[in-house]
Amino acid sequence: MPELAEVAYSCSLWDPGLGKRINQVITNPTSRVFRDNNRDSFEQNLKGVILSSSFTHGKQMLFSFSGNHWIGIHLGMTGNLAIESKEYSPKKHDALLFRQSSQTLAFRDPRQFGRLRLHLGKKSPDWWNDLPTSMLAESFHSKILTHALGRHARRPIKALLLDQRYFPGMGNWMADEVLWRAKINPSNLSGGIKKTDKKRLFKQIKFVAHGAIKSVGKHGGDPPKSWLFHSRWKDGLKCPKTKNPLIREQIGGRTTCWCPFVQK
DNA sequence: ATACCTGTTTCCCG
DNA sequence: CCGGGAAACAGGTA
Repeated sequence: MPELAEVAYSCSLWDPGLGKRINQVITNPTSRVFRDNNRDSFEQNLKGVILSSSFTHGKQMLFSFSGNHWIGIHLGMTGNLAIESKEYSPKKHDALLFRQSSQTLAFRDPRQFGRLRLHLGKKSPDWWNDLPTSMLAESFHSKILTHALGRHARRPIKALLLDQRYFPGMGNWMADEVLWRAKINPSNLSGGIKKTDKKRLFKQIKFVAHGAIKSVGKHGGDPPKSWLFHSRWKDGLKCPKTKNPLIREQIGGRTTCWCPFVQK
């Protein structure tokens, strides 16, 4: 589930917990999401603090707490956040629960590709401060795309779009949506993208990022009906523009859906 | 039973 | 040393 906009939506689900105290911290001893930190340190440091604010940047989430405490959450492939009742009892894939007086904040992740990080300090952690320019920022400039294309000239453009160092938050369905709109074959090598294609590509990166935030990010639903998004999940579906069958194949190590009549 | 999967890191190769 | 690609991580679902 979680790309740019789903991460923003998932993060907002904990909003009811903002400004409220964490009375108890429950961690799952078997969950791999704690691999970067001592699991006990979460319980020791966060018990009794107040959740003060939350942020997202690409696929990264950051939560700040009273007393200079911070946690980072990456949802991996199957992670999500939720609000449960105050009596909620932990289920198998619940990695982290925060008990508050009126509710329980939950982070679960069945496949455990997600990642939790604890940080202590006045300032937010370096890994957060050093994240690349957001695709939603005013300062997200076409130079970033130009630089990436030149530096990875032998990579299929589909694989390049998934590189979080340049396009933080871009995920598999967003990359397919961008390339379909920009009319570019996902297998084309990055170094061979011509000027006019590059212009369309940059425009559509911004369009899809902003469009996803406006629809999915706000309400947790789907993007607009006209998007490729609705036709890319299984074999046998048709291109929303040409009504021709779509191709689904592995490109850059990921399942890629594209229309040979639209994308050259 | 078998294949597949909205992500990232590590390892291996040229 | 670098870039690119495959494998590995793990469990639910079709």
